[in-house]
Amino acid sequence: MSHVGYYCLMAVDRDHVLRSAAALLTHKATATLDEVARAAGISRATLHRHFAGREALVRALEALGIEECEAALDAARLEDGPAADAVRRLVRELEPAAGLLSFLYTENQLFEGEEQNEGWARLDERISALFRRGQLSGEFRIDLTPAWLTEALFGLIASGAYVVLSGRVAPKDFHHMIAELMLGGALRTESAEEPRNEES
Amino acid sequence: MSHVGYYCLMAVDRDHVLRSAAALLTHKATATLDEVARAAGISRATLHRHFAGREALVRALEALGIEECEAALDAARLEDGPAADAVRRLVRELEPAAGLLSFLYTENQLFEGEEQNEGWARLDERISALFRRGQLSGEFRIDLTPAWLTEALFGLIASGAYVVLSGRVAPKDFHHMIAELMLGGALRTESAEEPRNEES
DNA sequence: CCCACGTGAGACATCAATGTCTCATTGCAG
DNA sequence: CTGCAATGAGACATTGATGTCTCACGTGGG
Repeated sequence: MSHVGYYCLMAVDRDHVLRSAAALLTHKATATLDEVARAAGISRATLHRHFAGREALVRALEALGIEECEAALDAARLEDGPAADAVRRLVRELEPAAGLLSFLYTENQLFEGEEQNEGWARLDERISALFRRGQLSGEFRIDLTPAWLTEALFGLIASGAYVVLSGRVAPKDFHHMIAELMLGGALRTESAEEPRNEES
Repeated sequence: MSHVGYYCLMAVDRDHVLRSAAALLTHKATATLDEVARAAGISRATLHRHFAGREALVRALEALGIEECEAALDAARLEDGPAADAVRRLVRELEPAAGLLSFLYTENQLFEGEEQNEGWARLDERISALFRRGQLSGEFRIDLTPAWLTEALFGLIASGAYVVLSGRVAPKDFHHMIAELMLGGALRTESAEEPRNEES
């Protein structure tokens, strides 16, 4: 029996469809299921065999986004070294998921319902813990709450993805823009704090 | 003839409807036209007499948002004094429009079409000019482009409106959160730069 | 009083997206 | 070769939002 091949094929196809959908919906959130299917190179019927409907597709994208974020958090080793460096690693690791996050960010369907994926709360908590650690160690200012810093980080990542997508900023500047604005702000400082970077 | 009364009544009603719609759509972007009408205290028929359809309504909201932003920019006197203070004034003036901006920000219908309101470009240009002025005067760092700083400011305002709406941050902290993160970043600095504020 | 006007309520048609079905085709394994 | 499984194409019904219409009501001015 070919069950092994069957499952494997479905899995890889499902993932491919999901990523195509993410790429399309990122810059056209109202795309038709037919357009989503075409973008993935399959028919609407097959798309419907993978995902019961638009709702299910969006939920799957949400799960994928959460999964990628958690992988990024793991890879960034948020507990190691200076908190500021951890933030830089985090932004770097989060970059591949930025487009998907930008889409999910605008899909407020996900948050207005009664039950929302608890994965977001887990992510929020882990990132908030990083900012809290930085505050306790004296690296970060204490007048901005970890909750706000976390939300602002997501907001800046979404903005960064959008501005890169629109072509106004080069993709290679993504990390630097976000991490350095997040950490150092727009003001120029005398302390040799952030001037070192790989810009341009 | 009662034309004066007629026009006046229509104008005030239209504005009231627009603001009710903005408030509702801000936290439920997919609200039905019927819900929008109820929120404004009128019937769907009357709503349709004011705005030809959802498209027209969103366009009107866009125009309102741009109008309020331009008024905020005027009131903030971006050309006066230190650029950092101008940014603080700008955030303060922009706060009343934050919810509406947050809605428009996620309504990517407005930007994917071929023709988009040139008001956004004007606003972008004026705010970019402020950041450019700050860079030329030595106040702002030059490794972050004015275009990115402008986009980031809008992103932070949208994030701030969202986080206030969700109740995780008090409305009174809105200015401080956004302006100080935008200017100073998360890092704690020795230079007596931003510690003075009206926090808590 | 009487009329004009704005309004609310609702009926009705329309339209786009979607859910569901069938059927022919393709490709692959036995 | 033969049959199974997945697919693509398309027909069809459904659903929800929307556009459009009519009609009765009430209110304010002449």
